[in-house]
Amino acid sequence: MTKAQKPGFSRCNNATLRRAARSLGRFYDDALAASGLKGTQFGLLFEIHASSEPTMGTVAEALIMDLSALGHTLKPLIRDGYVETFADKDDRRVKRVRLTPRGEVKLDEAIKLWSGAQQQFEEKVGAEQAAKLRAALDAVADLDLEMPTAAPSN
Amino acid sequence: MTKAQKPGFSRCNNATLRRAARSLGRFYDDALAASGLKGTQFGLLFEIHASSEPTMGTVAEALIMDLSALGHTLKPLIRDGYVETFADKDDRRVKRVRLTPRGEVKLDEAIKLWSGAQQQFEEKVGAEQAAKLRAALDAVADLDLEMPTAAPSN
DNA sequence: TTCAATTAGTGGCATATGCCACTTTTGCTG
DNA sequence: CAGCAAAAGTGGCATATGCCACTAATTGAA
Repeated sequence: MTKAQKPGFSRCNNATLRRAARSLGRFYDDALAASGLKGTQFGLLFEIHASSEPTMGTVAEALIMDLSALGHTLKPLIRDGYVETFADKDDRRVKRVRLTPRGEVKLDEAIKLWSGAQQQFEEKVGAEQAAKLRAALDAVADLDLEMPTAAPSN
Repeated sequence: MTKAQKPGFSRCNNATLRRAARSLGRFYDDALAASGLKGTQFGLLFEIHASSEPTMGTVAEALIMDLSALGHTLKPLIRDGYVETFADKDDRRVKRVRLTPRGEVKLDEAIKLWSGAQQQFEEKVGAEQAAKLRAALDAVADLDLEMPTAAPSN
């Protein structure tokens, strides 16, 4: 069989993960649509809310997201007045982030919608199963994967 | 606790999934870097290769991807000469896709790189564990989730 | 046959993410 | 203290994805 069949490809962990992410992403996005927020934005607001005026770097690290990507993603949220940034008192290189009052309100609104999706999901999958899946995903996310760089000897 | 703590948010299945996807995505992207392909492009080439001149719709469905998104993602691959499209003989609305010879070569090249990443991953996670995770992800992707639309009564 | 409804894609617009080059601050060292 | 390396972000560029409005082809029904 020159042409590897589907099951062959479905062995790609990355592709499988992305596929599931697209699928689930749409579901959560739909659920949040009424709030005007995307799933990612909701997650970002939540993360910022949960932390105490975290620095950009801290947030990026928590979400395993590129720092510049975080910056880009934050822009529409700042533009819409949900988030604001301010310089750190001690280190002028550092920029901290926090929700505006408006952002807090929006987050509360979104959490209600999110709960619906979350509940739906857990109902279908089972709370325990879902917890296990999240644990597995966190484990994967935190794996210290690294391609054996050509010259690790240097 | 007004401010829900981390563990609270980490309960979001969607956020957890995306986070893992970003993390693993970078790993596979790094591994494929030498080929000039991103993980997504690799997956797309593979899917097309594995099918028999599939239609855009078929591919989009297989990857649970928006049809227009597929169109966009395909562009750079067409531009670089790895993929080509052609009209279906019987239904002129339908557009089919196939790899060009160059695309086949590039795919072979990429598969070698991909194997390295895949192996690394399975070594760390365990082949069985990985298979289980993929199965779980496929199950999630294929869930028939749907928010109880406001007016399902209509 | 004719026309409304459906199907398959396209293009535009907006967000999501990454990498790289560059700038500003710090921190460390001679 | 001069100066260089490291740290934290920013901006530009490119791909990844979605939704919506619109066009071209088909299909099905009157």
